[in-house]
Amino acid sequence: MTAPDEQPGSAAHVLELVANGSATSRADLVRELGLAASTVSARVQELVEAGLLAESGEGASRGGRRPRLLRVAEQGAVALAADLGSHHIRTGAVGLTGDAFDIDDHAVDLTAGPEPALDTLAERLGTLAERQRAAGRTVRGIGVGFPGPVDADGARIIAPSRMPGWHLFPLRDRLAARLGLPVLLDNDANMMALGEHRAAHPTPRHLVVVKAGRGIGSGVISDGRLHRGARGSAGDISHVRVDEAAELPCSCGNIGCLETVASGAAIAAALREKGIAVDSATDILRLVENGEPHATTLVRQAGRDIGAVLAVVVNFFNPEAVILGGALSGAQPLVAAVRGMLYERCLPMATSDLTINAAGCGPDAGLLGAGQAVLRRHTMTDAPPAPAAARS
Amino acid sequence: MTAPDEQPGSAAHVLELVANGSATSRADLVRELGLAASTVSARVQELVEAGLLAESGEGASRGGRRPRLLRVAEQGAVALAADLGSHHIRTGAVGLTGDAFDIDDHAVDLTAGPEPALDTLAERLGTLAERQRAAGRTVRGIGVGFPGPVDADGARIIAPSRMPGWHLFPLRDRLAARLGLPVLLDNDANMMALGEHRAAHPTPRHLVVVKAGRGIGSGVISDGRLHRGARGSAGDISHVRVDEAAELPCSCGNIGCLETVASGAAIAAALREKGIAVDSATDILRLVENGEPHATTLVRQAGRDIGAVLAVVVNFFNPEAVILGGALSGAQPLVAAVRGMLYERCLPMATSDLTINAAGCGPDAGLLGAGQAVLRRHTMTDAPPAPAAARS
DNA sequence: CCACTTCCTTCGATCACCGAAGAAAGACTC
DNA sequence: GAGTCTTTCTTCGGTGATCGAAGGAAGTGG
Repeated sequence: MTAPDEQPGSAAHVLELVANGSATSRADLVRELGLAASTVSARVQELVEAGLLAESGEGASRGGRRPRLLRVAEQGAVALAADLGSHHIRTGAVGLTGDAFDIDDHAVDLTAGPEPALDTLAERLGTLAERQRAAGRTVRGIGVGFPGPVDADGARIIAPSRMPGWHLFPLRDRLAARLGLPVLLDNDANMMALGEHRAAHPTPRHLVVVKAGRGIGSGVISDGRLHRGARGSAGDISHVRVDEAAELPCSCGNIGCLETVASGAAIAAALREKGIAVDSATDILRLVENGEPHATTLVRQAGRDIGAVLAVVVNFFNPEAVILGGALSGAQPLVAAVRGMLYERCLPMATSDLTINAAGCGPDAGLLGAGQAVLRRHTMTDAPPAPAAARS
Repeated sequence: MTAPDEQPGSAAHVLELVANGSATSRADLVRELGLAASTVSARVQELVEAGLLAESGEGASRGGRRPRLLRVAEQGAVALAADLGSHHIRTGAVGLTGDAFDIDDHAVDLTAGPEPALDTLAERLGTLAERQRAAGRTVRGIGVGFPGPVDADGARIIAPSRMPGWHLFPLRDRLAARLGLPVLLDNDANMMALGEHRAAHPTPRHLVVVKAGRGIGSGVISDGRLHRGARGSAGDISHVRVDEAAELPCSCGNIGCLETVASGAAIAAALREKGIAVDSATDILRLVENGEPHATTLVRQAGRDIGAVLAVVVNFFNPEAVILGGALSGAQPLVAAVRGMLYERCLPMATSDLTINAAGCGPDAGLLGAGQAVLRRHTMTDAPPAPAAARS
């Protein structure tokens, strides 16, 4: 069913199957993993002894002895997660069950440079870590989604648009040093893709997740794993030239980029020109829901533009599913326009079994993905690794 | 160095390292694989006993005992390969060293339907198999590249344009039954991608190989492995809408597709309208080399159009390299136009370390890829598997 | 109450790999 | 040219993961 990065049958894999409900007993695991019963028993025992898995009573008989139910231990491991936006930070804890809790939003202006943002981030995550430890849980690490390009190693920020001072900032290692925990850093759309991928049923092997908010980004899952590309910049669709954008200059230095017409920032600017007060992508969403005609028109056109670009991507990449996330994905006209464009422009072979849906995880997708990524990597190292350890 | 599909250290991996010259002795293999010397010795012994590897004298000392050189056995395994075009078939044998020999071209009109083509194909491959067996080599299987979509299982042809009668034709199993050998079937661009990927140095993790000939296709390598997509149709870039094509109707039923302006077929048609007699993509190439202005202009514009589509692909997929293959890639203006378009339109981050080159394997890339794909899958099964076995 | 199913554990056996020890063969040094 | 160091490769026991067979525990259904 699920096919995580790990080898089949690894401890992390077992945990994942139990966490997402694919398996509730040892016998389930045997069926799911195809391993020998004795092997599964041994693995489960390890996990129980490590405090990550627990037995909880017995289940219904299927004609024989009742299975001894397994569940992930609540007092087990958690990861901290942070989803950064250009003007706010969302933090939370993610457990082995794959749900996020203790979620908070903080207003932080990333455009004011990295140091103040790092201060706030470290402080918030620090108190969050305290709370989790007080509740008896082990903090395994921190996952961070950043609203801009991250280098191939997941160590530094690369030339983010409209965020001066961040270029080459070593966010991963700076944060790891501050909190003494391993940090996993990636682009926000990539984190969102991980979150949506895990939540999607059936689990798609190849998936494209679009984040349409103030900016436009996407995360790519290829063969069940995140595709980051040669330089870590895969998934960029916002600087593709579209007819609609004509000669409009873009922050990237080029002209006619998708971002200049279809991003939340662009739509907001266009609405302000018409004398309508908007600030964030959520403001736009509200206007659309209230039937404001200008906003609806702009959002629908944005959907068409995004759809035109996605049509190329879908033909080329042939994913099982396209998931639309980010604040603007709440706008029905946008989703409808993307769907229409894809069905019109793509090859029938590419769309015949393609599902195109709005995101299922809502605003927490980024947190969930970031947290789950950390847990997948740092769960089975028994002690939380050496303080300054910040592996990619 | 090289990272094939297999687990590191598998017998196939050892063979690959010796075949491509990465390792010439057991000690080399130890360094390359990171395995214990004893393990490598055992593996090599197996392979020698299986007749796939041979010792050939001693090499130069590096300050101690001389290494005993290894090479792949000439009398070892081969795969047969066939590269189908709309009007011809190219066949050859591919050895473990990764080179093709006993190559032949046959005129066959695929547009006349599958049955006659299958007859010719089976007959040619049959005599090729005979010759190889007579030379003392074991034929492991057959790889076939088809100039149109192949289903996700690699079993059937799907709705190829301009080739009536082929839809859903079970080419893999029909050919396997005729020859009693396992058959590996895939799109021609995918096979070409496999061939170019293996030949490329350094081996790119993520790669896009474009085949620009009569039609336009591409093959995608993601994380060292062929990306076929959900339905096996990944890599399609020929039915992307481009401005240049305006409202031109395409064989796919849509309008404005890249194929209608940038394919060899489209260029040939445009030249014929100007009264210039051309038939194949090679004819076009000859015209360009002779400085025929119309042909050169059309080819350059085709390069720009292909480049415009590839720009989206490169931003999205962020490969290490883009390789241009197919007959038209021999035209310098086309390669130059693609390069120009990519550097102009892509993000700097995506192109800063991107290599964009014409294919290195020439017209044999498809054969090599098809053969190598078979050898990777069917090398270590000691006896050539059961006659009708046609695994995907 | 007895046969049969399901669930899970115990207990050798197997297989891949490792590392230590050493043998073979040469290079280097004084 | 004799001893020492390097490099290459093999032999041989040891370790760890997994498997399969056997069986015990706990049910269901006639």
